[in-house]
Parts: sequence; structure tokens; C-alpha cells
Amino acid sequence: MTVRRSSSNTLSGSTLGERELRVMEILWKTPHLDARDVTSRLTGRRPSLSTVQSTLERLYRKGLVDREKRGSAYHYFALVSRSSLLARLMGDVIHLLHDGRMETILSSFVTVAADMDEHSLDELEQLIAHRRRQEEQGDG
Amino acid sequence: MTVRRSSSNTLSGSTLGERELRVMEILWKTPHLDARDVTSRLTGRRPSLSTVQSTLERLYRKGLVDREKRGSAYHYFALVSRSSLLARLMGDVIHLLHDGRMETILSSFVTVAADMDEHSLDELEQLIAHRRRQEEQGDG
DNA sequence: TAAAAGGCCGATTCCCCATCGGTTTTCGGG
DNA sequence: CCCGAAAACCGATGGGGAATCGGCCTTTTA
Repeated sequence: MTVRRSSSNTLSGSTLGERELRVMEILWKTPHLDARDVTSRLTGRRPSLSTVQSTLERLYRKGLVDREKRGSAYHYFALVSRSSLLARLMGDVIHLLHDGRMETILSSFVTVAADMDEHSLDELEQLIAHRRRQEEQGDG
Repeated sequence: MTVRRSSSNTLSGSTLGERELRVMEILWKTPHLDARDVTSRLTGRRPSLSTVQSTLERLYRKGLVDREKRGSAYHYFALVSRSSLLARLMGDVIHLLHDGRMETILSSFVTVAADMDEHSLDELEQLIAHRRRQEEQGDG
């Protein structure tokens, strides 16, 4: 049956797997670890060293981490912060469902924030104010 | 090689494929279509009817659409709105990267909004105000 | 230089989406 | 009530990415 397709999951360009996430968490907590260190810090079932190496390699190719040769082994460190990655993934999701109206997006923002914590609206306002100040300095 | 894993992409419970998204778009635009109608509204390369049926079936199982028998065929309609889905997917992403500090999340919100449109901060503020009014009325 | 440690590659397994063809069910008309 | 068409249903096929290792080659170092 002649079947032609490009990619099954065009959803987000920057999807991460479970293990990849765990590894990012470790690198955010403690930068500059080699594959062995990362392996030893994984909780629960420990995959083999080469498995972790593959994971790190994938993260490297995705541009989420960088590395340096230190002796024989690479030392890895996160290239994107947790909040950067969060922003990126949110951007992907938004781009995916964008209908042209900013109101739709922002409304969903507020919904999520409100559902999460009763004080988040206050914090959100403070952050907006902070952001404004930054923009005035650097851009205004 | 004995390999045991639960799921490769625990990223979001509600991930959608490309075609699934297209179909949702169509149902948001025009509710109550059967598989044939949906197929005819797909732009570009037209998959066969059974392909679209499978897609609708998957969306049905995911709880994103519901259906009613009308004669011999099902009529499908969206169960979640575009903005609901957006909120859901954002919630998934956030849950995934949550480090316990609300500030991280909200900061990413603002970053994304600011990157998207220079006026979005204003709109965001208005939405927060609107939300507050709603909460005061319904929640005291 | 030889052992050890690490990187790199290919093979597997899993899971999910996309895509159909073929079979069964259903429905409306004669 | 029976038949043919249309739809639903089922199972096979193929593709892609993640996770998982074993094994081989390279590099470090004692």
C-alpha cells in the first residue's frame, strides 16, 4: 500500500521524551556533569551508561545542551534554562493552535494561571510591570 | 535485549498529530459533519474515507470530539474549544516543567506574550482585570 | 604499550500517528 | 423482507522518535 507521509508528530518541534526531561532536570540542578555522573544521579531504575550517552547526544543535537571535552569524557551543561524551555514549548503549542486572535491565546494564559494558584494573577501583574520597566530601559 | 518501558512520549497526555489537528480545525469551523464531509473539506492531498474515520475515532477516544448517529453515519462535533485545548496543552507543558515556583511559569508566560506581539502585554492586563471582575462576582 | 574508560554506531523494542483494504453492519428503497 | 450502497469496524503496513544496549574503535593514562 503506497503510503507517503512526512512526520507523524509535527506537533512541536521541540518535543522531549521522559528520560530526556529527567536528564535536563539533573543538568539544571548541577551543571558540568559527564555521562557517568548523570547516570549515577538518575533515581529509580538506572539505565546503562550508553543509554544515557545516547540521551545526552540527542539533547546535544537538539541544541538543548552543550559539552566540553575534559580528559576523555564530555562534560555536559544545559544551554537553555528551565524557563526558556518552558517558553519554547509554550510557543510551539501556541503556534500550533494560533487562530490569528491574540485574545484567544492570552485568555488561555490567564485561565491556566488562575487554575493553578489563586495568587498567580497578582504575580502575573507584577511581572508585566517588571517587564515594562525592562523594555523602557532597553528599548524605549 | 530485554527492554521494558511504559511510554516514550509522556510529554503531554493530549498530544495531537498533524491530521488530527486539521480535523479539529474543520470541526471548530463547522460543527456536525460526518466523516465524508470532513474528508471533502481537507485541503491538499485527500486521504481516503477510512483514514479520516480512523482519525475521528482517535479524537473520539481522546475525548476531544463527540458524535451522534444520523442515519447510517456519525456526525461529529468538537467537545473542547480551541482555547480549551490550548489551555490544556499549556497546562500539560507547565506541569511537565514545574519546579514549584510560580514565578518561573508566569515569567515564561510573559516572555512568550511579549515575543509575540508588542501590544500583548496591554491585552494581558485587560484580561486579568476582566478575570478579576468575574471572580469577584462568582466567587466573592 | 596495554588495560581501562568513553565515544560512537547499529540493532531492537515500543508507542503512536497516518493510511488503507477488506469485511461486517446498517439503512433506506423497492 | 431482501438487496445494494454507504458507513463503520478491524487489522495490516509503514514511518518516526525515544529508550535501551552490546560491541567495536579511539583515546587516556598508568
